[in-house]
Amino acid sequence: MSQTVDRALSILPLLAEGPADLGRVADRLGVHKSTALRLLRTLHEHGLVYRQSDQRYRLGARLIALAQEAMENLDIREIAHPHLVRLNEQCGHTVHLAVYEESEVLYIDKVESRYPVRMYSRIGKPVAITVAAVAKLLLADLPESERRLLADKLDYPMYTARSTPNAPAFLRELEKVRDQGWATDLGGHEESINCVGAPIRGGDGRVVAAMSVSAPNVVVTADELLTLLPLVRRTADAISGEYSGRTPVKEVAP
Amino acid sequence: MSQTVDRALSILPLLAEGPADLGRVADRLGVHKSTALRLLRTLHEHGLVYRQSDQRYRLGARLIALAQEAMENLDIREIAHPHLVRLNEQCGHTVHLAVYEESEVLYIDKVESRYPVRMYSRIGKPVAITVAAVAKLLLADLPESERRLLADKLDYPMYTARSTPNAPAFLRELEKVRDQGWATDLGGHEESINCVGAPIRGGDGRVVAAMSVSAPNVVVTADELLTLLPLVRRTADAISGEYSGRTPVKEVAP
DNA sequence: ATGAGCATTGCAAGTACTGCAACACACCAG
DNA sequence: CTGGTGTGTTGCAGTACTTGCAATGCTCAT
Repeated sequence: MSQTVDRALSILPLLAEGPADLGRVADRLGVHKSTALRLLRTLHEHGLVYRQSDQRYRLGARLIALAQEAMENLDIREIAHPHLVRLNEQCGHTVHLAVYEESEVLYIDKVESRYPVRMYSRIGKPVAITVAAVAKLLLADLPESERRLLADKLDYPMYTARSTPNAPAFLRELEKVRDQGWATDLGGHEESINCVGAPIRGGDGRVVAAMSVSAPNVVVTADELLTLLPLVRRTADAISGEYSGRTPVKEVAP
Repeated sequence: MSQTVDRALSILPLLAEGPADLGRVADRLGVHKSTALRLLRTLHEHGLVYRQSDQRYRLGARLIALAQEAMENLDIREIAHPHLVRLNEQCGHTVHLAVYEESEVLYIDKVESRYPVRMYSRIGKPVAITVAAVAKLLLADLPESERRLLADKLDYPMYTARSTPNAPAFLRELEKVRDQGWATDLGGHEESINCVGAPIRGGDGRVVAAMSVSAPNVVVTADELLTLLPLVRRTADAISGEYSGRTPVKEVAP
């Protein structure tokens, strides 16, 4: 809607691919170098881009700080976290929390017992939307029209032989998930990884988030993982209850 | 430099404080509501802000994804990480990695043994710049003039009785840190927490990052923590070596 | 029902953005 | 040391774009 801002913001995903110099940015934007320079300067003043020693631009630290605050404003994360930890303690597997926003599904929390360290590497990453259990749960709750529209728009990469192949199959799967109230991903993203997930609902019954437990084949078979389903659903329901109980609006002191 | 973009970007930190409606955004920006609306729309199209069900705006998920990619482009993090993990395994305490950028110090990695879960809650957060050991290390290496300028500009909140009280004291401390090649924070941020840190240097000797080990008083006394100093310095030096060894520039395939 | 409060849209005025071209600077080669 | 190519940077005039106003919708609470 606003040309100048639009151009400026287009720089960010461009720089996310890696550092770039002025000429490259101008080319990719399709504008004159001087224009790109002034946009970059403005972004720089706000700390969203950083100029490294070789004069090339890359994404800046303020962006990371902003994203941090953005996550902290998602109160579902705060409420869910202790439950995720408890679930992890009980079953020992990786636990995910994800939300849907603007045609994307994003992990916003993760508890992992075996590799306690690499966790940040996934938080914030978009989910494999056509196969992940949490994605199915979130999309299954969308209004009919929006769901069809999105399903048509998506790509269906065949990560494995068991990946969802196309839109009709995906829509069928979503129907199933919606009816049964839980979802799985059995080797649809990585051959040896299975997941089982359940939805978290707000006071009005709408799905506001989804959680899942993941484990590799070598640790537990898919069948064994499925025995955790009641536990997962209980956890999800507990989070739902707490979320709808407390009023989610935060008052700001005057 | 560009008024429109400047205004648009000013919305982001504003929304970081919490969701806001159109009127509030317009007021804070000092522009007409219709102007604010169009700026918000543009931000929305890029996924940087999200419109929640009550029509208020908050920071969007794309921001989190962008920050994720930004972090992955910081190659010092990648190189340092295994070293941080090893150090954590040896001493059992929390290990931090931080960088300096544009008058801010930011944690970009953290390994914590006791609470393996809460780690992301700090990564990306600006550091208490006047007291943290990593901050001292990073600022101590700034050019004289920049250091003085920054020291004057900073606030000196008294988190505890042992916090750095003012600019002169801070500058003296930085001198000391620079000379000795390591730094501590003994209860300067939280009464019962001590830290000891060491700098990570690039090939040209400049400090590119800093790391520290933190532990509460109740687990080890400050003196005991200081016995870890050689280990911390060895780890930092190992990272420095690996960082300067490999050429830090990444060539893009043509 | 009725009004208050909010978001939204069309439009005219004018400001601020754009692209050009000239300049400055660094780096490399001869 | 010097000329040349590749950068990034700045001043300027034209105009495309943004802006604020005022009027219109819309939703919710009374």
